[in-house]
Amino acid sequence: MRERDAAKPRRDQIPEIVINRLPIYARTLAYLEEEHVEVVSSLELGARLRVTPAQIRKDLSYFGEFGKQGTGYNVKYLLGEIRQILGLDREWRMALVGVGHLGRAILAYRGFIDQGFRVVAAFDNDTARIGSHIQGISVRDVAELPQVIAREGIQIAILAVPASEAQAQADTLVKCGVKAILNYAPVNLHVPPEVKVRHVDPVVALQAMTYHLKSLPREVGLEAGSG
Amino acid sequence: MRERDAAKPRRDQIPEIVINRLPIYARTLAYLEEEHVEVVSSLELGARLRVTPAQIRKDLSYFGEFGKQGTGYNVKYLLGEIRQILGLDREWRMALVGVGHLGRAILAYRGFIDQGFRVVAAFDNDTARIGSHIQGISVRDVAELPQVIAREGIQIAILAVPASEAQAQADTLVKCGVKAILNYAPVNLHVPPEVKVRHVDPVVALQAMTYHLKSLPREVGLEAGSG
DNA sequence: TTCTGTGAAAGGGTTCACAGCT
DNA sequence: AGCTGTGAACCCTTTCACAGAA
Repeated sequence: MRERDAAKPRRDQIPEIVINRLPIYARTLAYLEEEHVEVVSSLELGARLRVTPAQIRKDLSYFGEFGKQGTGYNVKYLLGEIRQILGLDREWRMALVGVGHLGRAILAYRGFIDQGFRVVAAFDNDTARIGSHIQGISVRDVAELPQVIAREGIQIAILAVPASEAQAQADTLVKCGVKAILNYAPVNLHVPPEVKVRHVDPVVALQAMTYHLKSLPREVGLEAGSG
Repeated sequence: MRERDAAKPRRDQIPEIVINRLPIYARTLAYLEEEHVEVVSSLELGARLRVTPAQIRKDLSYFGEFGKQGTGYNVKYLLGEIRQILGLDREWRMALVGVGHLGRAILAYRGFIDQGFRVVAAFDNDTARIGSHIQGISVRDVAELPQVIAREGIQIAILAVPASEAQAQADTLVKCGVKAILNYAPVNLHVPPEVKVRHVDPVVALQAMTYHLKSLPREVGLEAGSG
């Protein structure tokens, strides 16, 4: 566990908030690449993302020096570097727990596999669902979680079970060695510190927005179609 | 709409980050209510949410004094207050734009209506979909957005269109007077400052987690089933 | 005694501003 | 001239710690 060389204490401990922005940078760089843009400055990238150029430069400086003074960043190169930093230069195999409406929608979702996240096993505790096949994946009993996760070397799980079952299933996943959980259940999971959890909760997002709407005058008409 | 009494400049301008935590508090209080817990201290609530008691007290203090010293917070009362602050004491009517796989899953999702968010109109620009009925809602041409949004007094829209179309549809929504957009498309939307946008992006969440996984030793076995 | 509400202190994150490279 | 990389300043958020109410 070596730390802080004499010269540069870079990569010492990178703020989580910086990590969370990298995927956004990567996504935008990928679009720029599609648009055949070869070089982008922090100013241009910032304008596209609505963040300050300084923030982009500072964020990237945690990981290295990827730009050219007077020029900017080579899109293809920077994208490759960020993808490597995030560990996106490989395919990740995931387990899905919970195959209700939501779980089935997740299995059908193209966005995951397009970005290198493949659901390779699905689990449920409802005997009516166990044994069925969805999107080419067979639904197994959650009792088989330990064996399958170990055999497949799965490190990421998607939780799509009812709120009341989420913590228990998360406990099982942690015990099986899963190190990252994408949680669709509307509850705060308790996991050991080395296990990462992210929530997907559209309702919470809506509820934070209505705070701002409630004080607004109720929009009724479109007073002037100035467009 | 009275503001700032002589004594306390409270409610001056509340940090967005505080607003974003309120829905989590509300959700947890709702669970406590279901469990017939009548009073909760900031310490207990904090333990449940994995946040410090001080943060909870400070957050709530932006809006008023809801607790009793020596006792804590009355669950039912505090929940009611937070719901009122967030504007959750009413039903919100929403428009859905984009009725592909994702849009259909959203229409089928129970979580929205359970929390008072009702999709009352759905739109698409694909003639093959227009006119069809999904979950009892008829799919209309996006060209009808202005009329329907004005007639129904809709302030919130859900965007579930391909990334390439998201900005254009967002522009239309803004022009129609929509003040909040829940964006499922993997792009950064540009909207005027009075319009609120939240992103739902499970892939970005996964990509931030893989950063931490990539440095981990690849979990292979379950060396000791200590459970 | 217990626990809230809150100024003050501490801690982090963002932005500034500029040296230095192209 | 143009733009990066980065200390320093600034600002925002969290935590501390305690007066005061129940």
